[in-house]
Amino acid sequence: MDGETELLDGLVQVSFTMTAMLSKIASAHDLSLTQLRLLAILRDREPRMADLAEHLGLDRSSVSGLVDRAARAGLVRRSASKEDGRSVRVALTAEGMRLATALHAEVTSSVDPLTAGLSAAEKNRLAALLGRILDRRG
Amino acid sequence: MDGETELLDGLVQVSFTMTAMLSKIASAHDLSLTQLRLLAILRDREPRMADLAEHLGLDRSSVSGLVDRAARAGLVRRSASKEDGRSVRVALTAEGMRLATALHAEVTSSVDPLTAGLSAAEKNRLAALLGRILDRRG
DNA sequence: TAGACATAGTTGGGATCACCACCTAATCTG
DNA sequence: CAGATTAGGTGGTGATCCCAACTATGTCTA
Repeated sequence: MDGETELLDGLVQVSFTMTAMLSKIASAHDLSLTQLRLLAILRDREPRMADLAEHLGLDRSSVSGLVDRAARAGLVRRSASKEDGRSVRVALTAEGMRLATALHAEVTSSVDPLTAGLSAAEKNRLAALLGRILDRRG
Repeated sequence: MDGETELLDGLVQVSFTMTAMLSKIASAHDLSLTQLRLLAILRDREPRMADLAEHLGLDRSSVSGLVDRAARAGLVRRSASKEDGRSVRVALTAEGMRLATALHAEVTSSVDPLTAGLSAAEKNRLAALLGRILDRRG
């Protein structure tokens, strides 16, 4: 297998592995992967619906339903924007924040074993290379 | 941000980036990401339903429906196993193989730009580090 | 070897998810 | 102020995925 193919496969396989891990953690808390992503985003932001759609790569109508379900579960709260009467800000409730923090901890401890075989220097190198890739997204 | 956090975030972000790319390619061909994965797996295998479920991390009943829809679209074919009367083998049709090949080419040319900023040596290093991570899956 | 158990896959029911097309309300623009 | 734009929500459809239950085949054991 040539180097290019190996890299492509590595990226794809790691992505599926990560996705599977995150999905598993999410479903252990009766959440979908998308709900988990939503909570993670809201940990340090109070975006508008359109921002969420942009960030998640979803249609706005998809985000409506997503936030509906999260709100029904008591995890997030909609609040009207002061500046724009059409706009809505989404924020975590106290319970949502607790859950988001717990999920983050679980993600960390699930992913750690994957990278445990790498030295500190290798971890830094890998993080740097991944960063270079992410810079290319556009 | 510490090195560990940076690595975790890099892995997560790269995963979502890859997933978004693959989903986009899939939907351009009226496929879901899962259908794309199915075709990719079948490029060099004729697994049983249970093998597919294992590989995709899905319930067997989910794979039943997945293969149903792919078969209805003329992309895959079920065939009875010789050895085990309960078992079913899944294989690509000629059309499925054409599509799988085309999809693979599209994935390659979509991902290439991401890694274009890396030297050949860096690509090898990245592929090796990702490989080390994948070895840890268990 | 007959009966019990296990395995492969399917079916049906329910929730989520994601899209599209369309709708309302608020805001901006000419 | 009239018309276009923007933010978000609705309703409908199909895919996805799970679980529980089921059929049919295969295996094992008493």
